[in-house]
Amino acid sequence: MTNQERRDGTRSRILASARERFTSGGFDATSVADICATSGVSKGAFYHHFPSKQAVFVALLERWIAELDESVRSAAARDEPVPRRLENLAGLVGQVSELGSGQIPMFLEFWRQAAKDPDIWRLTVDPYRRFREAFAALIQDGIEEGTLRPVDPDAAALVLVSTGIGLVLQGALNPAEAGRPDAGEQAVRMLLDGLAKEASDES
Amino acid sequence: MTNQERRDGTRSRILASARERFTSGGFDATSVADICATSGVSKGAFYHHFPSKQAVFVALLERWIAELDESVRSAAARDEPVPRRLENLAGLVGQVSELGSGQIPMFLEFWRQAAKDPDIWRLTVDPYRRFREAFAALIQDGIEEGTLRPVDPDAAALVLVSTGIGLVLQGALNPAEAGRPDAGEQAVRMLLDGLAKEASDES
DNA sequence: TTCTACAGACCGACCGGTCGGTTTCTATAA
DNA sequence: TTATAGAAACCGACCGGTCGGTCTGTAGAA
Repeated sequence: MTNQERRDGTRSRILASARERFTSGGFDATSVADICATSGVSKGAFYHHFPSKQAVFVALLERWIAELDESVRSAAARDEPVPRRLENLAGLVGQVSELGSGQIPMFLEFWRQAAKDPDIWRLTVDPYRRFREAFAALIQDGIEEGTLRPVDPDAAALVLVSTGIGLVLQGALNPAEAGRPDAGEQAVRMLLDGLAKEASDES
Repeated sequence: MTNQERRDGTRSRILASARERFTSGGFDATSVADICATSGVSKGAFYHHFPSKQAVFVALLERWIAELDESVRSAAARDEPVPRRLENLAGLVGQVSELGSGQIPMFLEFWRQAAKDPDIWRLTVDPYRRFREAFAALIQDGIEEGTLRPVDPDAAALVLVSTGIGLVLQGALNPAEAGRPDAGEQAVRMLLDGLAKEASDES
């Protein structure tokens, strides 16, 4: 086994164990010794690969953001009318909830750390802003192509993203009741169709 | 000073300090010694009033839930058409974000603890279910009184609550960009009016 | 006097991180 | 092909410090 292979193997075992332990117990409650025991790696090896426990957390966060970015980009870029593209993005909610049901408490952990650590905060907020801007641009497109009403794109993007986040979190905390796989589509459809029976058009 | 007065004063000072510390640092990172120092209470007094650090957390959670319950009940009960009542409830989002901007990280903390502690989980999920059921009932009313389309009330309630949660959390994490005070109203209006320009009525 | 509310020294467990030493790989020259 | 020197990966005992919680006392209310 070459050094490179050893290195990669150890590193990814640390990352995998850390994710598992952070997810089930949280950042603070997980000790470096925990991670080492779970991954079959010595403490020395751990600190050989990462300068601190926090660095592992950051590595996990960056990977997660990269994956999410990729999913969103590929779901939003199709050459279809905007409402269809919004529905595609909505499907992502179910996908994220399902596929990574184990990593969503992690997401909560990210958020909580962001609330108190400026570095993590930047790491979290920057991609999130990109995310919201992408939605706003998409809505702007929809307005220009005539398939959406002339709403404020920023406000609409905020609402859409909020709904997505809320759905994912609810699915994570309470899978039995709130974890409908079609929740995202339902939500977008409600937003597109409106909930009121007829006109309430005056502002 | 009577014993009762002393007792109440000490207890509420502990609670206040604990909330402040949990909010800014999180549950795990806050030590009992922190809380004692901040509140000017000795460790003996702390453990005289609460059997554990977790017990303080639970007391805080229960109080928070009671307050929220009360707010929702009073906002939803007015004798008005359902869409108006939904808008009232939406106003609550801004209110919660503003008034308790300091206690929302606490809410995140509640949620994270709930994800790993079954007792906290029950405490969190039960009132939350009531909450969602209240929304569903409200929507059912709206359908019957003819002001709302015949949507699935449970799904609609899920979407509404999700949006509210998402907005509050975004406002908490990123007040500068996402913390519009009128976000809740915007969202409800979008849901009521629909976003698409015209019919996309086929399912 | 008796009891409640509090005070604060103390305890064992545990934690993140360090460090001196060992093993395993790899490049190079004989 | 083999010998060797150095680098990289890894090991785990150890350290200073912190934490949640206990326990023995004391001052003032009842």
